[in-house]
Amino acid sequence: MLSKKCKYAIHALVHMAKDPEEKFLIKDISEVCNIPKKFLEAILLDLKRAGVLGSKQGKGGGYFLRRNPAEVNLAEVVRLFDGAIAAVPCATYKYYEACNECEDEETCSVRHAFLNIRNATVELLKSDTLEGLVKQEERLKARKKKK
Amino acid sequence: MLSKKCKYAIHALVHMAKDPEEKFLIKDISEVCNIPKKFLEAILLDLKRAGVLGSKQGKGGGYFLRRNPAEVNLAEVVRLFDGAIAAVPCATYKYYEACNECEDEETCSVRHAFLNIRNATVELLKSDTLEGLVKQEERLKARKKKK
DNA sequence: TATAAACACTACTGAATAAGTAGAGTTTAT
DNA sequence: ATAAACTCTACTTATTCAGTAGTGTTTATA
Repeated sequence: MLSKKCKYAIHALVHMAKDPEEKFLIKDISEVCNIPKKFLEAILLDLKRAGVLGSKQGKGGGYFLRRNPAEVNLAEVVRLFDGAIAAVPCATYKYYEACNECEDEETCSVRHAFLNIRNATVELLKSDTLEGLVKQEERLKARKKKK
Repeated sequence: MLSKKCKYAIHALVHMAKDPEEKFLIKDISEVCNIPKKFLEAILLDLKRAGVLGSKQGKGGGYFLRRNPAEVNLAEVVRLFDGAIAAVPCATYKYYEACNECEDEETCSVRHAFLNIRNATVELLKSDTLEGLVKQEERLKARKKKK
């Protein structure tokens, strides 16, 4: 399961990507997305430190997207908040950790199976950009209206 | 990430599936798979309660597979120990829980994205049966030897 | 029928993490 | 000067994970 922090981050980002030039107040995002304000504060700060968001302090300030919504994908956001995407540490790259349950990692079919799942998941997450998610929401809304 | 409990369970099952008619002692599985004995005890008991394993008490007893290794897959084992496979509660069936970050779940592109990932993961996990994993390990070993 | 070998069960523990909250500090426009 | 914003540190509280301890029950067999 994703942490709530990560899920909140994704929703906040998708919200901001609807208006990529706009500056957003923590308070407003918090209300629109139903995310506890104080918690969101920490989340946006993390995203800023990661270079995804920029901010301006003081009156008239706020948060804004620093990068193109077409170039921010969910794999990146998930890794930022929750670390490894793989289900087992022996099937990760950056967070690799050996396990002791198999005698030879190289021929371990369990690891092999979870590597496949990891790769498929990473591909899907990478294909979900903020831009893509905004457009997808528009498509889903249009389709629903039609019915 | 999978819990260690779940990963241990999978390794124990794959080990047992190499000899589907055999009876295994907790102690032996524990040693071969490097799983803490007391912890493994609880795991095998869970698998027994779930109908995957059977057991015989007393001297000469042990655990054995109750079901055909071709019909036990990883989706089932993961669900048994770790619950939902999806990354977000609004993209699960059995463990469904609404979230408050989107105004309409039906048109939420974040949920949509994680539903796709869940479905892909479930398909892959279902295709990994104990029998398949044992055979895969044989293939990987043969391939390594050849090199 | 005693006994050793196995599984079965209950209860506890210690460490880590998640999900926030509190409160003070800093920057900036007006 | 002041109010509006973001920034930062430190706490809290509950839950879960990973495992351990200790006892109980069943069964083959000498």
